[in-house]
Amino acid sequence: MTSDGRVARGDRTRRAVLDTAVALATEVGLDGLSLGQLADRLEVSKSGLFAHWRSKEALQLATVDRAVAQWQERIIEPALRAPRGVRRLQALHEARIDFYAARVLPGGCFFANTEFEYNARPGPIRDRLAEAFQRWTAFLERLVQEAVDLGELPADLDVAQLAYEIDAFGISAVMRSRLLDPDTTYRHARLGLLNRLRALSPNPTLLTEGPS
Amino acid sequence: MTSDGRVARGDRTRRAVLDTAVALATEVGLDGLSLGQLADRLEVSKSGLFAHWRSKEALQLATVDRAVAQWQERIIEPALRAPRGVRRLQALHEARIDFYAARVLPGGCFFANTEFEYNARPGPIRDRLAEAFQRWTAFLERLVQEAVDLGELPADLDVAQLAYEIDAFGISAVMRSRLLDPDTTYRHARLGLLNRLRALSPNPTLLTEGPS
DNA sequence: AATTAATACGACCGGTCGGTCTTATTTTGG
DNA sequence: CCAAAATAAGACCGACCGGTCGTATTAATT
Repeated sequence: MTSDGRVARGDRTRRAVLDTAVALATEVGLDGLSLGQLADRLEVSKSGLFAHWRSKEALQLATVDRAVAQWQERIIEPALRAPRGVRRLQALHEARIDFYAARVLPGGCFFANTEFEYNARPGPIRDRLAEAFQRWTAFLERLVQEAVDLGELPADLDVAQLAYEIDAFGISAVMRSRLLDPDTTYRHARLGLLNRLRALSPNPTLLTEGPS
Repeated sequence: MTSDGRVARGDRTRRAVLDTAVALATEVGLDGLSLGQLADRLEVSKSGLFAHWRSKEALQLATVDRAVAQWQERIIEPALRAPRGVRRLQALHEARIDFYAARVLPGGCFFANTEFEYNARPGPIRDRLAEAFQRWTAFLERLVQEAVDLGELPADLDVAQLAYEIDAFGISAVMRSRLLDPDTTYRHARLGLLNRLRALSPNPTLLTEGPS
């Protein structure tokens, strides 16, 4: 790294390593991730990885952080370009399903896979995952609250409840898409939110049928 | 095994092994399941396991089957004691959440964990999981259809859509319960279905608030 | 009671894992 | 142009993995 503000060459390679690690961990698990295989795929030596991260766990934690950044870039930021309210909520849900449907990560969803992998393993990795999930939940609830504040959803709405249901539809989408017909699965995930918002919204014309 | 119909002693030990395997695999993953650790926990030798199953994969497949049987005994059969219709649907959902809340398996849900673990790994294990999940989905849809046939749900209801949402609430429950407050999570999972059924049912008095 | 059949055991095999260390190569600064 | 410092490489370590095999113990049969 350079001492001034420029992005050092090492930071680029560092991010390339972590992108590969995210993709690989999504397929074989964050625990099943082998440093030897990761090094092979990157065409570097295994000891080179230890020069950047002092242990496998350190690299795993950095991998979680990189996955958070990818989620931000690929799903949250596009959704924030939609106008506030139910349309932004719908845009977020659609962006997430599109992300799954596009098979950006061949292994499905890094967070879904990893959270189920570590839900019975206390430790730094699960703590980091829990932290990320809490932020995601808070973000979802904030978007629902905005729609309420705009009068697009009822004032007495149970905000956390709707946020729970939205996330549930997303989680189920990525799981079922591997076991049942993907198109049917994604349609259920989309319709789940659409029907719910239409039932709640005093102005259903805001909501579009197709992907945003 | 005996040649006649009696249950041999070996079948009992076989089931005991598989029960332990289900519990262990739910914690560390069906792939991460170590035959050495399993043998240690059972206080038998590792080679003894290979006398009953010719390979690790054979034992993993038997473990999936045993988990299916546990799900049948613990969740489906109790729910079938409730009267047909929306009350049976609700009973099934409650039994599932109770099963999670009781921490019967310390690792959470065998199927949720394992399906996310194998969703990017084609092979016999994923095939077996997919088969089990298809039967589960068909069963859920059958129960919804029964409620429609009884007139307790609208005749034009999208049966598969409601089944999708019910399962989504269950999946999310077991995942979030490890990362956020469990009681809040279970309440969201219960209310998700309850609100949905109340909005759909022409006879909401059938539905009870508390656990069945 | 003696022989046979079945069973359970633990040492052992090749391979892969995370991690270390010594060596060779490249880059940098004067 | 050379010395010094940083970097990458690959051999190597102990631990654990799935799986095998010869042996000792138990159970069943006559």
